[in-house]
Amino acid sequence: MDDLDRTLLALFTDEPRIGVLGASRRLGVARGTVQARLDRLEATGVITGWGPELSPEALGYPVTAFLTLEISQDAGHTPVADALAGIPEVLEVHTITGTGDLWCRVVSRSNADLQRVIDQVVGLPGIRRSATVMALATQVPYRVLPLVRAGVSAGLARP
Amino acid sequence: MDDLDRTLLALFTDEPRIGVLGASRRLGVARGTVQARLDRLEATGVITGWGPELSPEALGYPVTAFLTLEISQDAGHTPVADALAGIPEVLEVHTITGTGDLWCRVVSRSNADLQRVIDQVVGLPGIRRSATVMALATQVPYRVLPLVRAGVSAGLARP
DNA sequence: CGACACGCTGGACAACCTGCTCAGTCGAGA
DNA sequence: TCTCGACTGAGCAGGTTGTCCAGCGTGTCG
Repeated sequence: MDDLDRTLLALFTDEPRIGVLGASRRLGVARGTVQARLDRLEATGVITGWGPELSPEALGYPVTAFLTLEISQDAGHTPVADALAGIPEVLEVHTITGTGDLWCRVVSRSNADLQRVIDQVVGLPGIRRSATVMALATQVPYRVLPLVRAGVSAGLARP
Repeated sequence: MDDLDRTLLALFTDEPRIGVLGASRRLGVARGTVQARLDRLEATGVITGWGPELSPEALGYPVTAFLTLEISQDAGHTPVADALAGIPEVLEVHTITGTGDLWCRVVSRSNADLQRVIDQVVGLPGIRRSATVMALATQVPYRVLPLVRAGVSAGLARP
């Protein structure tokens, strides 16, 4: 993870269509080098994919909410998480510290529709309580790139 | 957003490297059709990008936490959010309903390092209080595709 | 000091893909 | 019935990818 890697990541984030050859020309390095770097970044897990990024909003799900779930003592995290994974509107689930047990991000077609999604979630076996927080606006959209730039003089990706 | 669109999105999510021609062969449609569909999906905002997906973990930031921030009455949301955007470890910021004013996702190099990040956040002008919840494990990684599949008989992307 | 491993360079090649165009076909709607 | 939009199948030039190779400079290690 040196400067070239960082520049490559920034470049491909800005212009995903640039391609290996284009990047090599832009950065003034050999094509093989770019190819090797990208291969290594994928091999080390820094780049996890090249798939299309989808907008839930454009798909008709403009409402985002965060649910903090409390689960029954006798229910493990995993079966509940598996059940949550079966709900399409559940985009993300983490176990957390603090008052709740699970945190999840859900989306819905409207405020009214959010009720349906929440009902679906709390209706799952093993879920005891849920607290809902709605996201009103996105001030900073999800991003990772600043982290890459921040690592200029910091540690490597290899543990 | 018909069946072909949905299949295309699923296909390119599973195999991003397949390319337009490969997808057309796989699905048994003309290449021009695939190209037109992808163009339309990008134009309507369903596909927001093709950039590389980066793993904070592989970049050396394995710790994820969610901060709920309370800001001073006299401070607007925006200047605070702008300041937050200046911190690389802040990956995402939303305004929310409920007890807090802002919600953000942060990452850090270690549990100890999380303290540094939190200090940096709460040190920003306009931030009064913060509550931290740490993410322990990712039960369901962020995904949007199920939403696409769920929309089989539901509304369109066009408003 | 010398040998070695490693990464980068510049080049080459065939195979492939993309962007673009065009005429023809088909179904839905006016 | 006519028209429009979308899909098909085809073709073309140009660029790109995947994959080699030899050469070279640097840093490490014996």
